[in-house]
Amino acid sequence: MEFSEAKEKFLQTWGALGSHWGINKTMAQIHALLMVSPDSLSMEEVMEDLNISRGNASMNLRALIDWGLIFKEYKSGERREYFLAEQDIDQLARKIAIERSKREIKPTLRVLEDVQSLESDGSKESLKFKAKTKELYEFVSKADTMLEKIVNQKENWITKTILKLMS
Amino acid sequence: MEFSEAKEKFLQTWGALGSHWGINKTMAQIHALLMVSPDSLSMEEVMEDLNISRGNASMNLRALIDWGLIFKEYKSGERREYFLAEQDIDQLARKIAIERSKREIKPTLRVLEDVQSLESDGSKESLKFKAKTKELYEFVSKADTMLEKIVNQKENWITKTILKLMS
DNA sequence: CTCTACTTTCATTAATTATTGAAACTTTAA
DNA sequence: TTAAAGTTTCAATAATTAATGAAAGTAGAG
Repeated sequence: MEFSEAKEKFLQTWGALGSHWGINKTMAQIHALLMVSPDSLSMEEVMEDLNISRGNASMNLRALIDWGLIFKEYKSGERREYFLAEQDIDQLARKIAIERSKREIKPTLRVLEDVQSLESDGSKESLKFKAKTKELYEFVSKADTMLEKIVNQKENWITKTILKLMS
Repeated sequence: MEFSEAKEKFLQTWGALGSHWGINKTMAQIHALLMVSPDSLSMEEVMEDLNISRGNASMNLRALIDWGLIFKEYKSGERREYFLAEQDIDQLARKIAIERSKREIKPTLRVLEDVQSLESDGSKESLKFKAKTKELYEFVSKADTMLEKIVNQKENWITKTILKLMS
């Protein structure tokens, strides 16, 4: 396999994976591109490599910075901004987990707490509803706690978690 | 808050959450509806409750059955099929985890393994590419193992995992 | 200042994904 | 058999989401 072919395949695959993990396709592809680049890249270079428009590049680079997945680099004597990816994959996964908890899990918990507090009218339907949403609240809440515990372990958290689970 | 209002809010929220977890909105809503229903529902009832078409209901009910998240029930003397949700939430999360590993993680691993095996031409670019994709392969592979270990614990796996992580 | 090299915004357009609904299919009862 | 009750399929359409590109905005150099 040619290098360019392998790279293309990797960018596609990582893009597809990203879109299942709360990051949109282009965002994931830009991130993938920066991860495998030995040097930081300018917006221009990102646009060319991925064949995307200036606006698209600008917006997704910004989103990646918001997520903390890439950084800006200023080269002295140069006006233009360069971008570079977080290199530590543990850190990458941690940031995604934290961001998703914030964006999805926490808001869901708020709603579950809210609806589950409903005063039942005594009907079979409302009793079941209360019981189930309470159960869901407790589950999601625990899952979120577990996630926090996992990502808060410093260094090699995946390995550490596996070891602890073996015991 | 009225029961119907609470229910509506719950269906919306669970639908939105589902769409972030590999299950589409309608699929998640049907599932949510069945979870809080004290009795099993026919396709007709699902269609009415969620205001969706017959085709949509049929396809998403099938998808839910494929994922193992709901079951068919046949009532004696009745032609019509009734549907009912998996009630154990641990089991629900486990099934989603397994399905997503199969659909997303495993295929990604195959590609990563593949591209990372590229014969480097010695360039800075290809060396970095090989190194990073190898690193990603190892990470994703470990994460998948961790997921398996977590969901393979019987009963209360979330609670068990939290306890183990505290030690 | 103001020119230039760059970046951001956002209305328009394109691509993707989900939904509909009518026709085809299946199953059971008479 | 065949009629009736129900289910599935899938081409057409709608809704949603992402991408473009031109115009507006910014900031450093002279």
